[in-house]
Amino acid sequence: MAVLELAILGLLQDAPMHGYQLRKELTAKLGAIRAAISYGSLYPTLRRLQAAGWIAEAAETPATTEEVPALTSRRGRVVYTITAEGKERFAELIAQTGPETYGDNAFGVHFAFFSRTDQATRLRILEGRRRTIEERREGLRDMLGRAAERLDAYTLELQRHGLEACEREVRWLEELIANERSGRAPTVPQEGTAGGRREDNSPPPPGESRKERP
Amino acid sequence: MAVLELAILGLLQDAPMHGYQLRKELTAKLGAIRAAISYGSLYPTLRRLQAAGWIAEAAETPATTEEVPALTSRRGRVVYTITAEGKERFAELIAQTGPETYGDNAFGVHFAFFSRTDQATRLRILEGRRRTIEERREGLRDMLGRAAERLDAYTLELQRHGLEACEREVRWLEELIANERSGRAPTVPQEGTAGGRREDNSPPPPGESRKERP
DNA sequence: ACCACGATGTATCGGACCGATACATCGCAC
DNA sequence: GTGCGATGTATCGGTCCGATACATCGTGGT
Repeated sequence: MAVLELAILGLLQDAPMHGYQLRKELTAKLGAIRAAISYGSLYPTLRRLQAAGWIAEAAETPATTEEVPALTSRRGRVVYTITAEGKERFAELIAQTGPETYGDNAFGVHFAFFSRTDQATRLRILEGRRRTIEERREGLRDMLGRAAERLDAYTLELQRHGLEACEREVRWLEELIANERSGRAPTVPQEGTAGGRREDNSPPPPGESRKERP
Repeated sequence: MAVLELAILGLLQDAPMHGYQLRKELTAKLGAIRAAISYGSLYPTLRRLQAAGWIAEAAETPATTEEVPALTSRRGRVVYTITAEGKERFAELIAQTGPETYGDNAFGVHFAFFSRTDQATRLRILEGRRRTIEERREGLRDMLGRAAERLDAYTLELQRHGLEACEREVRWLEELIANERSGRAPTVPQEGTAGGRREDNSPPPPGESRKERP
């Protein structure tokens, strides 16, 4: 739950940001699970987080000594910073391992921030997710077996494709779990298509503080 | 948009149903794209469709001549039937081919009801969907190329997995488009895993009226 | 000199859908 | 006889999306 909340808190730990930039980072981080984050989600969430005290507003344009008569009030960019309570909140959310972290979206965000957790948590989430997908897979298998004659060819094809996606994801999760148990990084040695270059197998440095001043 | 609306209208064209059963059929039909339809979505939607005049309520327990004094009112199952306007509405929705039909959910439902459309519409939707996924794929490729050093290993792995899923779906769509153009059914001759048995390659009978009285 | 256009930037509104929850009935197994 | 799982209807709060609106800035074309 609360995909955005977790993601925003996570990103603001690296650097303060304003909404527009946050959206771009969000889209970069979650591009695999969510096409693009809508402002209709982002801004209300920001306000919610601010009201809860997890983040704080820090208006830009560093205190103009010049008195501008506020023609249309010259809307400055609003930069958000994470608070100490926000960091606690993030730690609390990222450490969750219940069924609420196994859904498609929730799993995606948690996975994207796996470098901020410990190995035990990662393992629990990966195994829970696998369980969830295995159940979905069984459901589809049953459907394709028992109720096949009641469904038309297109529906059947859709199920078949969904089933294949499940099988693939289970295999993926299995590899990740094996890697995790052996203490290695998430990288699979060779995969065929999709992104060849990468040989640094070092476990992800837990902190890495990069920033990007515009 | 309005995944449930389309799906409900489509299912009620086959047979009248009450909520509970509708949910099961919905889950069977859309199992590949949605785990299970929530009642918190279903019942409000039913009421909305009823208010719009697309469906009509037809209370069960055929007119008890016996006068029961309404102990807790004996809630009977509420059976819904599609109206003539509802059929028109369904025809209108299923014939849409705009960008609003290319999103994950919308595409799923439209595909599940492909046997209710003509080939031209099917082709347009499949090609639009392909376009959409290709764009998503390019976005992920860029991410893995340009911004790779800014992201940690887990995020990268997530993108890689997402990219692979995109590539796979594009290939799937390509096969479907080719099949569609040659006038065949959606079935791909052989696939390896996931549901072997099927050799009837007949194009889907456009009407097939099955029903299932409880 | 002008202006169209795209990127940057903040914001709201209505609607779709979900998860949790509540409650009532029925049949069957223990 | 009693608990338990399937059947069945329903609401509430909350998350998130898509469309829309509006303002600024720099760039390149005419």
